[in-house]
Amino acid sequence: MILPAGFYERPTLDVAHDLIGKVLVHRSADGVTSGMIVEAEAYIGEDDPACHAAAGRTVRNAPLYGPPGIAYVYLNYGLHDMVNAVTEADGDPAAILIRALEPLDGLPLMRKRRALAPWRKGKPVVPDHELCRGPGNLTRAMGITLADNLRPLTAGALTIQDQGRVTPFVVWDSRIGIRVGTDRQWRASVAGHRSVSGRPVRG
DNA sequence: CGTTCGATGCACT
DNA sequence: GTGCATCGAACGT
Repeated sequence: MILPAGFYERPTLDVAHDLIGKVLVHRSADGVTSGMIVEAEAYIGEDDPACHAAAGRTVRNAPLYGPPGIAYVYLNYGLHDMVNAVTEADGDPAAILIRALEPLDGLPLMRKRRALAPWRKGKPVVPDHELCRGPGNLTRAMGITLADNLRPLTAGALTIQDQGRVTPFVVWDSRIGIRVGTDRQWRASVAGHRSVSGRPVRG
């Protein structure tokens, strides 16, 4: 079942929690790829210094202010497309960055796309559990680009689905890779999952 | 184990 | 001109 717009029109932290275990599906001319979301980060409102809406509305961050259930895709560091799910009510800037997936369908296509990534210098082989590990890697593997910006996640080529999986146990910690707003524990992930980015929490 | 750095493009000031 | 919600290799300790 494809998650309806109402799923996203809720408090962003609730949505982030509930996205863990759901499945991101992309249908392209090259084939279908999908993966279970195992890591996601919330960016909430103009008061969140790490949210793109922190400095107010601009051309780039306009999708954040759009209706819940659409995709916000932007280019970072000149080579990485980042995909977010827009949340909260229309006009309320908030979104969830999808940071990692456990690959499910279309692994050969993912391998092919990853091998073409400009930041993979010589190394042709990517282990399966690393295909969608990290926000830049997963968009590359899934074939998600700026062309998907503003697309609805509730129908069409790019959707998020409930495929009946039991929601994994979710842990919260600090968001990764940002210079401000690291005090907020708004990164949800499946503890110990091999496809989660960053350094594993050592025990 | 840790830190540094190049690749690469565009919105923003 | 500056600074990224990154990736992965190349170093240093």
